[in-house]
Amino acid sequence: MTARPTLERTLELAAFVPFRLNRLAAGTSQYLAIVYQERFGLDIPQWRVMATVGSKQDCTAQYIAASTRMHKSRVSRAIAELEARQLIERVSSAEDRRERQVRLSKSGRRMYTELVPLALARESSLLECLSPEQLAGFLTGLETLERFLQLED
Amino acid sequence: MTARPTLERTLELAAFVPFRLNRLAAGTSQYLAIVYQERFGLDIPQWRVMATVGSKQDCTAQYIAASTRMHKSRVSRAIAELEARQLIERVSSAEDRRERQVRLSKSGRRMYTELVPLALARESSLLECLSPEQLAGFLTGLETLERFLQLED
DNA sequence: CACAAATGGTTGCGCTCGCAACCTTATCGG
DNA sequence: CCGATAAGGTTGCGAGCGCAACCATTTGTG
Repeated sequence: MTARPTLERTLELAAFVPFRLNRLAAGTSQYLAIVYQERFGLDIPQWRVMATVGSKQDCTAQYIAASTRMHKSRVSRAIAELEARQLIERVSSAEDRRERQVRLSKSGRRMYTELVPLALARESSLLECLSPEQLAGFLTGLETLERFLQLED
Repeated sequence: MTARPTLERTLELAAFVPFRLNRLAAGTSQYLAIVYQERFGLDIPQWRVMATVGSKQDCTAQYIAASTRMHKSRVSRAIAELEARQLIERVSSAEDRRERQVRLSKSGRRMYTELVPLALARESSLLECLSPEQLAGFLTGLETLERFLQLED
């Protein structure tokens, strides 16, 4: 690495990767918010639940918490709100009456089919600022970091 | 892009870059927390203020807010706590008596000189999971995204 | 010079979240 | 079969944060 000798005495936050990653994540969230927030009135936890339930019907809150890496209380509240808006339904599981299967309702699925293409288009529109080689390089690094930090499911 | 046709009907959160970036940022913060939290009892806003003031003495809360991208109220409270712990000092500016210059105190500077090498080492230890080419590619993409989202100072 | 608008910074308020305690149901061990 | 422990999910509570209102001071304008 060229820019950083072994013993540096000052730290420039603007060049500090962990800070930059947090800033980028916040910026990206904001960039995306327009599709799920303004248009559909979802906040981030709700959007994540919708996305998860949409691609895996009849899953449990447990599963959603694990795959979104949200705390189970956060998931619980998001589910409750979505259920109140009748976007999802819950049915008690027969074989284990502690858990409840979550699925999209009719109107929930309608929202989902409208939401997904917009979200994906927004992601594409973000990533299009990168050249194909840049994108490939960025994603490779991202994957390696995820593996290193054990962030995958 | 190979993996994603134009009209996708489902969205896999685990493959959705904005989600992955948020997850990575959270993981990175956690990875770093050990140096500033456990060891020095700083939370993230306090750590950012320390880092900023350490590299630019006699700056204002305004400046810290802008360069850390934190809300001014968050900065204000972080500064108040650091001042209570006597890690920083504030002096009213002569030419504009609304603002106050922030600087590290003696013990603040002592903490800073101890903290910075640890933080940088932790960053390095994270980035070492990437090969030099991966790192270069990742940083290039990161820069482009930052520019696109106008996240730079 | 006076008054309006802007700026640096602080603070009350409401919201969100994580933690931990809790309830209910299931599983394990004797 | 019963009691202890665990697991799925909910909720009260406290901490942290953003918003907006506010105070003090400065700058702009007639």
